Amino acid sequence: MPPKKIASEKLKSVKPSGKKDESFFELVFEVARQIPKGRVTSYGAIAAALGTKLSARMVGWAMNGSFRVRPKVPAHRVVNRNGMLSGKMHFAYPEQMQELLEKEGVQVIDDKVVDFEKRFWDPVKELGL
DNA sequence: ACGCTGACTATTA
DNA sequence: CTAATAGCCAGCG
Repeated sequence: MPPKKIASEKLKSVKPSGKKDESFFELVFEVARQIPKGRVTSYGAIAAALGTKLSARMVGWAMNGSFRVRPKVPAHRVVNRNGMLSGKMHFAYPEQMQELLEKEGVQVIDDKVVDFEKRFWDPVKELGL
């Protein structure tokens, strides 16, 4: 079955020139793009960087739209607080997320990031917020 | 327009 | 230790 497209997203993907979209999603995308290669972060960390750590869920939801945004957002570098690839099932293929991480030097075993605490990249700290 | 769901997290039992 | 619950906010039916 072909991927189900969300009409709303399609319309939003096209933004008029001169109009800056400062939606919560855009902020998430920006932070996510700052994640260095070989590093990972958590939804809560990004949410905290935006000042809405209580809305970690929205970060995950925003990632859902990351694929339609250009440049592409490394959503595979964003995992949950436990270091588990909770969002792998939302990729084109569940194995894609792990594959990308391993390709960047991040070991992934049993859908979990190895040495997650070491690989953890804190946007709040790195961005100096 | 109302209600449910969800790629999370922290707290309580 | 693990399991269940509440809080958060935007999108879809």
